Amino acid sequence: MKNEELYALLRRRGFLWPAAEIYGSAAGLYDYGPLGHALKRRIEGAWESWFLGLSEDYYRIEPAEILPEAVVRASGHLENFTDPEVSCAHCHASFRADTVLEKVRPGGVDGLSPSEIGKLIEENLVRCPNCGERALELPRPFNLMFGLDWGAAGKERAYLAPETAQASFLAFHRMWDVGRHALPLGIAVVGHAYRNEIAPRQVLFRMRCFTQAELQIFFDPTSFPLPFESVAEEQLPVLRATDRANGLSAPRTVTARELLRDGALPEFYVFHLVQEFRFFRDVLGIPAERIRLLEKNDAERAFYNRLQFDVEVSVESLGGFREIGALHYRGDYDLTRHGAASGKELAVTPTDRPRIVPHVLELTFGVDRALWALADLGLEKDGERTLWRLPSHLAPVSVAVFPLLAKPHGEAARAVVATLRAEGIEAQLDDSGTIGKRYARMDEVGTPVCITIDGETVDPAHPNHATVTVRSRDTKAQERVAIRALRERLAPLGRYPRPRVST
RNA sequence: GCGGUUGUGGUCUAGUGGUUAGGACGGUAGCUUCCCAAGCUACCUACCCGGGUUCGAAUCCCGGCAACCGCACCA
Repeated sequence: MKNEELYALLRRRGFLWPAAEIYGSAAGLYDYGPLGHALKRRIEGAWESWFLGLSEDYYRIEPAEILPEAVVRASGHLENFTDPEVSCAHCHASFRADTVLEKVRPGGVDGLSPSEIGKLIEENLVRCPNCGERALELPRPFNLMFGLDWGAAGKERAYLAPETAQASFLAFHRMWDVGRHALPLGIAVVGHAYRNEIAPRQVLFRMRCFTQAELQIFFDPTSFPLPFESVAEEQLPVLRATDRANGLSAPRTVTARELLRDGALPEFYVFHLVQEFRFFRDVLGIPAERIRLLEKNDAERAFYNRLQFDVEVSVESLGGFREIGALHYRGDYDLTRHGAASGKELAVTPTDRPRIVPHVLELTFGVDRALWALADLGLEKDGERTLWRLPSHLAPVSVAVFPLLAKPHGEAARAVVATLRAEGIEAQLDDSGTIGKRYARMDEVGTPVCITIDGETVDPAHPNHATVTVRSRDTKAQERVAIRALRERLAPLGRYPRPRVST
């Protein structure tokens, strides 16, 4: 399905829409409607269930989403997010000022104000690298963080968090204090990240406010006990940096065990690569052949990462593999940086172990992007009808209940809905339009099961009394089931898969 | 941020200076003993925003906003 067609469908069914629409919308901001919110919560729940299921010592916290300036200075975001940019008035190309000035000023432009840089460009008669004209405009600061006036005087600054990870690093010392002084310790955050994108694009893929789910695992690199054998034979679709250097673009399928062979990837890293892969395949239900584990090379990797694989999913509406998640080995960069900048001792002494600044393994996941990918991969058009093959544990509506005829069967249908909801099963009534239309509507939003109440259900004399028709989304198969058996039958639909981990 | 294209009910669209702004799908209510978008009736909902030109603008011009494509960017 095309990008726009997919977006139109999601808008029409109330999954999401542009924010501030009555004022002409705001690019890069979206509101989730009832179904979208429900689906997003299911995805977040599935993520939490899976990754917190990896260990009893992984915990979710809910940090503030505003960071004082000192935090982003220490993390490197202040510096790295404010590249001065220059544009050419003649050809309209734009460049980073330090690139343009490289020849005349090899030291770079760190610490110079935009007007000082502009002066340098003028004094040195710098020409546009693209068209060669001397038409470079005044540089302007280019900052991807949203700055905030902080406090009444407004002299101090704070920033909307550009990633959720920082909050976990800030929380580490507290988590250590309240925990049982053992590594590994995991801190999970599902929250918003804010970036002032210059050109938000492709709906949920480049947003100014988006949801990240991240697990930061703090561990001792000399001792990270894991049941590696339990994942050793998993087949992973990987594209190594060395393969790409040799011109390969398709992933190779290799076992986790084979990935260890050249010694570049430690066991703990590959173990979690498997868990990421299984989450995408088994929990999100994305076909293995649409998943690619792409290793970033030295140039592409963020400066703080020692190892980085992106989990990419091939998304038809966006023309190929796109990053949905990633596995970052950040070493001790973050705790060392924050320890030095804050003056707070962030090294710890686990019981019976030497003192250490823990290393960090970061598992990051873009919830909005995943939602889009699920819609893209799951929605199938069959003539006029649309079917969303969504794993049942992610479906915003688990069960729809239809009275075949609104009046004579409505009361019984409402009773079934009430019973299911009391059991915690996400059930919804639909008594409008014809039965076929109702099936079609539910297929479109991925409801895995529909229940129909008919004359036989409500006829005490009929052998089928107190039974209903249960119809499955994917097979269209119908089956007569006793109302009292529905609970046992339907409760598993909403259950999140969990990893099998034995330590 | 730059260039190109575009902007009509919820969706897809007809309309190129004067239209009751039309259709299809959809939604709502009703009829039809109705298990896969059936049929019939009625109803609902639109010219992205702001200026300008003109007797008159959905239509032409300018600006803004938004979307799509390409470039740049994506720590």
